[in-house]
Amino acid sequence: MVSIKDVAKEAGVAISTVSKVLNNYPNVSEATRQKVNEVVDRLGFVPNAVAATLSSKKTGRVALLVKLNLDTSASDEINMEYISGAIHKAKELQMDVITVFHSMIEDMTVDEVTSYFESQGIRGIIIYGITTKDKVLHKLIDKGHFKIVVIDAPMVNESTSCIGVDHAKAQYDIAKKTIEENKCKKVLYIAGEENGYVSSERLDGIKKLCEEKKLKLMVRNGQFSELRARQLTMRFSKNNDCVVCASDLMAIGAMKALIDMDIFRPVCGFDGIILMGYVGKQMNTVKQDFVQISERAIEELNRLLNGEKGRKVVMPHTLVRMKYEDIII
Amino acid sequence: MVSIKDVAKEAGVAISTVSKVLNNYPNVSEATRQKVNEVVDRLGFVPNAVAATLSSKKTGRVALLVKLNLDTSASDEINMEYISGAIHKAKELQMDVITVFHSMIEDMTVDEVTSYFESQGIRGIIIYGITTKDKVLHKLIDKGHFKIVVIDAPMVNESTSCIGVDHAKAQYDIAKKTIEENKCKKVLYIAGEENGYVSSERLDGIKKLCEEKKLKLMVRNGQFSELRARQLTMRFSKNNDCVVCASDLMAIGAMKALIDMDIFRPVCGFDGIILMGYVGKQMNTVKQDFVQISERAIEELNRLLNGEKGRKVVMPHTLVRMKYEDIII
DNA sequence: TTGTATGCGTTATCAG
DNA sequence: CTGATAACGCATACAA
Repeated sequence: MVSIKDVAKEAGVAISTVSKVLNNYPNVSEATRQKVNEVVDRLGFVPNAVAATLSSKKTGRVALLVKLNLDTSASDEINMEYISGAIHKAKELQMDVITVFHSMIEDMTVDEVTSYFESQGIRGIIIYGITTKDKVLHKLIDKGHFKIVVIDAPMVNESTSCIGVDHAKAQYDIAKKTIEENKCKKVLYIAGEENGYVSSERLDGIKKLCEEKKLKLMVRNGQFSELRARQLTMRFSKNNDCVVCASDLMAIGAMKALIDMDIFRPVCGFDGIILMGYVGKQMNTVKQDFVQISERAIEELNRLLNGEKGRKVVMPHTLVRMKYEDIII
Repeated sequence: MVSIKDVAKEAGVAISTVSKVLNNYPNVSEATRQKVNEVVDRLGFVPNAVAATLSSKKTGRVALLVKLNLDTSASDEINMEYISGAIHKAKELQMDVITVFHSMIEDMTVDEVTSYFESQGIRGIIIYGITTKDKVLHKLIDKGHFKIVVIDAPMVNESTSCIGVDHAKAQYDIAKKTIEENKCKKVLYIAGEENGYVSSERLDGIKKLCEEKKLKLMVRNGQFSELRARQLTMRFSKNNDCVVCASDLMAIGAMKALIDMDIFRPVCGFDGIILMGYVGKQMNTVKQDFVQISERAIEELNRLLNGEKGRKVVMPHTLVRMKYEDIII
């Protein structure tokens, strides 16, 4: 294995000089810079990231904290896009990434989580899917020990940024489109779980719309569960003329229920997952670009790691209509 | 951050003694062992994995090499189970894991891939989804520089193990079940891609069955594509009385086509993914426990890392029938 | 059985 | 602008 020492010897300079070239330090003459780079290329030298993180306090690893739900493939699709986006962007920025699941730290204290991450050389974390009930994570954020980017939750401080689409506006937009297309008057809204940040934001969106357009609004809690949405639809859809759901999975449950009941109601979802194409009926939904969101999260984390302050980043969303023909390839 | 030095000082012993206790070395008196462990617990010390991999050549990281397909959520479900199984088992065994996608190394040479992995402190790799066309990976395996576990491909040598279900037998079993249930005589078999190892094994399975039972067999190549399976079904299902597919995704494509054509043919798939429940018709399929396979792969890699030799590991499969009621929760 | 000393491959701090 | 040299936290051969 070729090390920085080999490069230094071959180029006839000191190890520290090679290091400076590699890390783009200013005080290096153009001549030596070129010489070193030439040797690096010729020898195919790749700096050892492990040694770098041990030595430096700047170079550090980043953890993706993902919430897994093995019961439905809907979350797999989203998580896979998150992970893929993050890992690819991290490679581009030469950041070292590991994936961690909530379940791995769920019964740890803040201190335990902290030392676990420290032991892994981690300096930054991206948290996907935090709820108000995740006390330990909130403490972790407050502590400010790690640089953190939170997806879809409004947490910002010195060392914490948050990122996500405007859920209230997105919910407003997609519901408005669906309702106007079908001239609806009475809306059944199937909300997410009470502890989710996005749930309440999306709820605000539909409430605003119904107030503005003087629509009758019935809100029921679907817990992001397909089955629950199915049951709620069975029970309440007859007295309403459309079903707005806070997630695609619930929209699928609702639509399947309507098909079984043999009645028609327009249904709209939220997320834009491929699964939506398998239901047999077209539905409107909000498309979030999870890959792009995750890439952006890595960039934001990189900013924090470089000493900049936390802030809020809003990502764009689009409205789409999904059918089988679109997703089959 | 509490280091091994702090523990040593607090326990009144040398750093090396602490290290020996941590790594379960034999030559430590029970008294000091207890004393050290007490301090470790009290201080909440967790050894720094980064320093350990840098220092030792035994402790090393493991890479999960995953093939991504962002066009379909079917592979997301499988990959997510692979990743989840591996990461959880790795944490249990105190192994350090990173996830790498094929796309990140696809235009590298063997040497480049090698030094990339080396630079990441990687000593073992699990390869998910290799095909005969992945020349670089084959060279990597032949080189024997890394300990490797290959999923679903028959590669074994000194430092390489392979693991997976018995694809030929599984294909035989599920097809037999489906064919006997429906008293079929003429089978349309939609195979996977020509470069896949599992494709040819599964093909062997169906061939064996058809020979044994004197069935007429028509084989077409579906490239593991839902659309391709749909087209093939449209074209060839009329002259056959059942459709056996080498993957669930193709089974879904086939079944959707049959529904659109308004004719009935029993269809069976392979993998046991949740998506199968969304088609509206029940189908037989082979269920692979991807989580368990991946856990086993990590254990196997651990064996190799401890100096044992490569071997072949066969995992069990089950036959299931999937419908919407089973997968909705 | 325990402690000392050296090295792993970098980065960073100083002299020069 | 360049080069020694000391960390970083741990493992391990060797000495005691």
